[in-house]
Amino acid sequence: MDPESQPIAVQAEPVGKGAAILKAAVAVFSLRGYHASTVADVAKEAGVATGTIYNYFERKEDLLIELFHRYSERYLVLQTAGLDSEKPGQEQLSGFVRRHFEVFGEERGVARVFHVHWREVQPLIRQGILPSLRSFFAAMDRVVEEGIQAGEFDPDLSPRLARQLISGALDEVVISWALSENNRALVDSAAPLSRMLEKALRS
Amino acid sequence: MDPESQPIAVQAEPVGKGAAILKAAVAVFSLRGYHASTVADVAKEAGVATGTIYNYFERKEDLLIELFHRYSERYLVLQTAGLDSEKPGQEQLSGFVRRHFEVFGEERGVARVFHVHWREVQPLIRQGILPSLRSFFAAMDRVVEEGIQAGEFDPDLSPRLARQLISGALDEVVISWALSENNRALVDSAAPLSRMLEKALRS
Amino acid sequence: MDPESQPIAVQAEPVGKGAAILKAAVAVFSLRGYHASTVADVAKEAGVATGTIYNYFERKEDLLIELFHRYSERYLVLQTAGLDSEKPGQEQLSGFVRRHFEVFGEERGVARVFHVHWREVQPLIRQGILPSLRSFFAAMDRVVEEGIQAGEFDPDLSPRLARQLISGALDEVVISWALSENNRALVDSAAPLSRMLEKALRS
Amino acid sequence: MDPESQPIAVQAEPVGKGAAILKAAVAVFSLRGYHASTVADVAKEAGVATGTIYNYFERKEDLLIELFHRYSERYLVLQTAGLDSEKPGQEQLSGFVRRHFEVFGEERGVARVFHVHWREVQPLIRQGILPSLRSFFAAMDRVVEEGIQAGEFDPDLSPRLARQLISGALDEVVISWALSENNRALVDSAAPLSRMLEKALRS
DNA sequence: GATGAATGAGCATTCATTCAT
DNA sequence: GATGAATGAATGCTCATTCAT
Repeated sequence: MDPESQPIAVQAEPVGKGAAILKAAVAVFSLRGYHASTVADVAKEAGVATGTIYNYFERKEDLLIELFHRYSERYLVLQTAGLDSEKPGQEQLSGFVRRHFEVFGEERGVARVFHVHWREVQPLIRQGILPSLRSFFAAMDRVVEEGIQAGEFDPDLSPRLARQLISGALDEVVISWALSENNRALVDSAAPLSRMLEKALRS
Repeated sequence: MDPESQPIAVQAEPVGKGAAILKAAVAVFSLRGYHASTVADVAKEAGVATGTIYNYFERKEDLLIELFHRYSERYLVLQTAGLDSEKPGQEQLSGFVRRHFEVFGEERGVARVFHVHWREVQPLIRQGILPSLRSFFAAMDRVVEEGIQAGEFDPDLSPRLARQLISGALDEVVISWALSENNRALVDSAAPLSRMLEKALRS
Repeated sequence: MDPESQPIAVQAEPVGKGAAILKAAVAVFSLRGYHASTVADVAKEAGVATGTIYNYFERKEDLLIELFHRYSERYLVLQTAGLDSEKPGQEQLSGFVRRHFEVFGEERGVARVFHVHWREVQPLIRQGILPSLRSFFAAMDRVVEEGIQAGEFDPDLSPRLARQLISGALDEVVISWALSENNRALVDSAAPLSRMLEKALRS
Repeated sequence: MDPESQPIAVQAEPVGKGAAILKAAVAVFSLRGYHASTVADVAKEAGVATGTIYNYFERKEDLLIELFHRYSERYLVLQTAGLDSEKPGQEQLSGFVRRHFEVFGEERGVARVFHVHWREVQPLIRQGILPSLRSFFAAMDRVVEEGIQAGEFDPDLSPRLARQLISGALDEVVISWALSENNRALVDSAAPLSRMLEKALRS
């Protein structure tokens, strides 16, 4: 997925049965939602027996949690690398938005699962997902803060509110795309959205 | 609830057992989430027998759906009245944001239930909730469109994207507040958020 | 069951669905043993739905525990009343043995369930059953101690060991009878066993 | 195993993986009980893979059955040799009791497993265990019968009941010790218990 | 309308057993 | 023989929904 880190690697797909099960979980959860999906559904989709799931995940909840873990990690690596190579302010912001849409635009299923479930309130799930959420937010905080420090963004902004603006907007655009059937590329929204966000934040 | 929009209305509280049950549903769902709540929980909270719920609602799902219906209707009436009395563009926008935060800031429970569940994907629920969602969006679309027509907002904006920016930002601010324990008043975020949104949209 | 306390009562059988379920549990557990019995088996035997069991008992384990509770209570009342009216020593001892065999001889099923399961080591069950076991032992301790005090039993006896002798012997005789198919009356063993026990204990 | 064939034998421990697995089974079953123990638990304790168990035992039940087999065989050899060298009646009885307590007092784990599980009613287990039980009883029957024939025990005794008295008493004393945590030596109960039993049986 | 006991389908999870390596 | 991942039947328990009172 990350062309730079696996320039030679043949397998773009992470292997291992655990990964295959998570992939199946994405397929199933994205269709029916976590709560309406059964472990048996996931097993069937993964082509394994029900019990096999429990060789890799302790609880049904862990399917969702682990899924957040893995994808958010990949996401973070990508965003961090991008931001590191960009100038604070407008350049980082538009890069961030573009990458966000690229990542989630790649797989509608993943986008659906993430955006539908990250407000999950069941304690076990919420606790498991929180670290992932925080890492998303941290990346956006960085964009805001470095942009302010660089003098590109309004120093009077509430950083929290600015981050909520960005995260809310991205969230809404992605879920709207993810739940629709249209074939528009998600990334096409990157430029116009960036433009609005920049205007909102600039000094 | 809003003394200005119901200057004559005597009953601030909608009465009737149906309304009482919905109120209980808010309390229960906001605490545990819809999926982890049982009909018996709601009944207990409402002080009625389980079976009584089914005299007022056909299915558990209808509790959530009806809840969206009623609250979104009140919301719509309020917003529409407000927008009708305001000048398109910046004035409508900031009025809209303020009212949004006022409404949801009133009851954390309602805010939680709405913002946690409006991405519900179970078909029955989704179908039932969609009209409410659409009416929310319609109100925001109006703000954007009238603002553009009035020449206050950038005519090159994608109205869809502009609406998603607004709705996403409001959404994020509200849920962040609703899920936290802090005692900050939600409406305090209205002015600074409005300012950012105005900058984002203006020509 | 106790003719004196219900001189008029027509129903010797305690009613209520809870009691009926316990009765079914005795039938099922005595046949297959607790571990090989399913809650569905008990429900079927009781003529109710599986879920109904859980309206009366929180867990499968509680079926066994409650069963011990109720029967041991009845047992205790009976033995205590008997001992109160008997002279310490030989008279109490033979009365005790006779009543023990009468009670368990009444229902082979109950005898089987008790004697097969009171060594259960699963913590939840063990904890639940212990009070019943202790009350059985306490009754036997009384026989030994009052017999010693009355000068009928050897004062050099270890009371603990004497009690273990009695309880072990009763236990073995009952379970041997309960697990066999023979139609001998259990109470027929009372007199000869009492004689041996008296000889063992007397000064 | 056979004291006569290894009077000097160094290895008190039977070797071989099968024996090691049984030893592990004792450790596991004595802690959690047979039903709450898994084959995987036993494998782990034995330091082998789960599948390996099945190279030595066909079914989980066979672990318990085989365990009874082996230990009761050793027990029988020991008791038989002892009884052969003792005078019928009081001498055999007290020897028997002493050896019984010595054997089970050696390993609390074995004592626990035996005394907790020999009332197991699941057909497969019961059938497998019965021969062991019968051999225990046969040894006690011998003590009673030879004691009667020798004129030491009351000829009017019911041999069955006398055996049940002995077996029940031993059983109770052992399990009480096995389930407790106290550090008393089991064999200390041998003499006082023998005395009571002798009084119970003598003419 | 109100009640709450009864229902039974549904599901997460366990675990004895198998078998390819 | 040894391994331990894979299997899938089995089961305790939950809970939306019904209905007799």
